[in-house]
Amino acid sequence: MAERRSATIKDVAAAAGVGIATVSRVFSGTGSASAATRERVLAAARELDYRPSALGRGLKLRRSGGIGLVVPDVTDPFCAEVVAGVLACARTLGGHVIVDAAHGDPSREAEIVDRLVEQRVDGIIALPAGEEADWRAAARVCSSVVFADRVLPGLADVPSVLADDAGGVRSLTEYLAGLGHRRIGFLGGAPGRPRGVRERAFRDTLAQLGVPVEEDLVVAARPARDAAYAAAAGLLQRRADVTAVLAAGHLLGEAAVLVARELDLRVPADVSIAMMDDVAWAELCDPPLTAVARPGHDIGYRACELLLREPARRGRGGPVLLPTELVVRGSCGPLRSARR
Amino acid sequence: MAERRSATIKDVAAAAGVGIATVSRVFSGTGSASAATRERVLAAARELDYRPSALGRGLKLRRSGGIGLVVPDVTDPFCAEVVAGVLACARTLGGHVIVDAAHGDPSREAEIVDRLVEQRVDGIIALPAGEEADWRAAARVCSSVVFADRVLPGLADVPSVLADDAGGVRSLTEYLAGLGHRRIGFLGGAPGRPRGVRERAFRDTLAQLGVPVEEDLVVAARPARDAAYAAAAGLLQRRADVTAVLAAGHLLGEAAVLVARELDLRVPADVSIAMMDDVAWAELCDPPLTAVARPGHDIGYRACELLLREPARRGRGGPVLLPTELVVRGSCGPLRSARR
DNA sequence: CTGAAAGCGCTAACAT
DNA sequence: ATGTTAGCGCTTTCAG
Repeated sequence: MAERRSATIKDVAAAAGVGIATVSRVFSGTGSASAATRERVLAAARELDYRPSALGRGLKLRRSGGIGLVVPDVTDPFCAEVVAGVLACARTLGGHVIVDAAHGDPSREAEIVDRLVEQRVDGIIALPAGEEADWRAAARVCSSVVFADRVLPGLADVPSVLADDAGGVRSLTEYLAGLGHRRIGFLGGAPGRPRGVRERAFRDTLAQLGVPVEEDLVVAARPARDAAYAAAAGLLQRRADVTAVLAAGHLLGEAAVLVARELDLRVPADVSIAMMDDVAWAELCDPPLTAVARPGHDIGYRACELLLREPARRGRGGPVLLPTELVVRGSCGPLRSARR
Repeated sequence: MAERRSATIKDVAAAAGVGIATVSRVFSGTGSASAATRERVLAAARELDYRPSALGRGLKLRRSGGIGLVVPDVTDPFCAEVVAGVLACARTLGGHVIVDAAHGDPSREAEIVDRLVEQRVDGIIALPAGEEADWRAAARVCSSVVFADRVLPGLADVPSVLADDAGGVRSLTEYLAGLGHRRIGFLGGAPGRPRGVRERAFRDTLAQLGVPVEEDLVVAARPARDAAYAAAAGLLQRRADVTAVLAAGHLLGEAAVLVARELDLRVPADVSIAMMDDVAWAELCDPPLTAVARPGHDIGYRACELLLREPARRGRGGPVLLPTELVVRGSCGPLRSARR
């Protein structure tokens, strides 16, 4: 059983008694070929177990037919949704997807992009976390870049697909306020990060409702479990009078649930909890958590579509904004009385 | 601002006043080059913003330097862990990863593998779900295949990295039995699927413990939310006398929790629940769920290592078996009395 | 230490 | 409709 290297287009041509161009035509669908020839070619290919080399084709076409996808972390449920969306779209469009995770490290992100460029991907979809300068460079050297879920402040010209986070936070805030809550704690992302839109939406909505914003109730944490927990614990311990907590992400929500339990606070009797990101466990919690669902799958799908299918429409008219949905469950109740 | 196509090795050679072979040597690290020349080349490359084309290199080397990763579903928390592990390892080894999801569809899986072969990946890591024949063909045509987390019965010669599922189920079963439970419901995977090892471990352990196995308590479900729910509901309604449920996967565990709540069963007072897969929500549940942690990240990492780093040791001595860990929380209690 | 030259497998004119 | 040819960007002998 000889370890034969895989057959090339030349082998197939020879076996079928035709020129290599004909084989190429048959396989790329381009051009014409008589039914008879086509059959002979296909038969020869099958016989030889021939697979066209994407490397050869790519070199000639100067593009690989694949795209790069850069996320912070594939194990994050929301990121995973986005990845799934991209895969679904890429599949229908016939391209492959090179995925990598930057874990919030800008230098690592830059390195990933470098590698993707070397691979000659047709485009890059990113949930960016790194330096604007790096991405500016990437956008210049790479054929096309699309941001998903988040953007970089200084790169407004890069097309993007986002969830309407501001709208989501607004509906959550209004919901909580409508229940009578006035001292609402806000667990947000790290300062300076794009998460800023969430915090701004919180403040704005409260202002519109005529509820004064207490700076003490607005806290920020790095997007990591420990930081989220520390932030939630700090808030709930420092201000025993908060009657509701709005967590701006599922990690923060998780932290809030854990801290509330640790502090023996009943939910929602003692404190109401609501969060952004309607992840799977929201329904498994006791009580199930009220949350705002963000269309991760759609974001990924649309971003991929934007990249591969509508290079023309890209960037026209600012970011694509996808709606969120408030899912009311049992974790929020009407204001009763201060905890102490 | 002209839209210039990216610089090639030729451009760099010209700019640096050297031959293309020298540029190649400098960039691939191979061969020798005087410090001075090296500097000139690097400077020219930087000036031209040159990125070596993986396509050119790949064509010459007849391999892309990347690997393919085929999973059932990237949004599954366990799969996501495996993906993360593969990415981590591939990164240290300098290769990229093409990821795709087959969603349990054999034909789709076969198509993905076809595409990966066309991309000339250096190897494929798969959590296989499809036909043995397809994978047999893949293993033949592709340089190398490694199975992760699960195997195909007829393909024992394909190297694999697995969690010690049998051991995990055994410890869970012993734990439950040790608590006094005798009528333990088993929620397992679809019949005929590799999940069979879990069910067998359950039966064996019970037998060893001298506890009779009631067929009626062992049910199987497709790995989907609705099927899992139906199975759990069926079991708990049909047999009001089960005092404990062992869910062989996190979807099944989720279903058990939901059904128990629906049926107003208190956990663990009325029914104890334990499951395989220590996913994030296990700790958020109320009560937190006792579970067996399976090392998804390690499985991915080791599989990748096996593929890229130890082509020699592959397959030697059967599957690599990674240990699991029983994480006891509050969802299981001592046997008290029948529910009715 | 360095350059010239021969392809790797494929596509796209351009002939025929 | 089909064959011939010229590269795509790179690595790698083989000379010098």
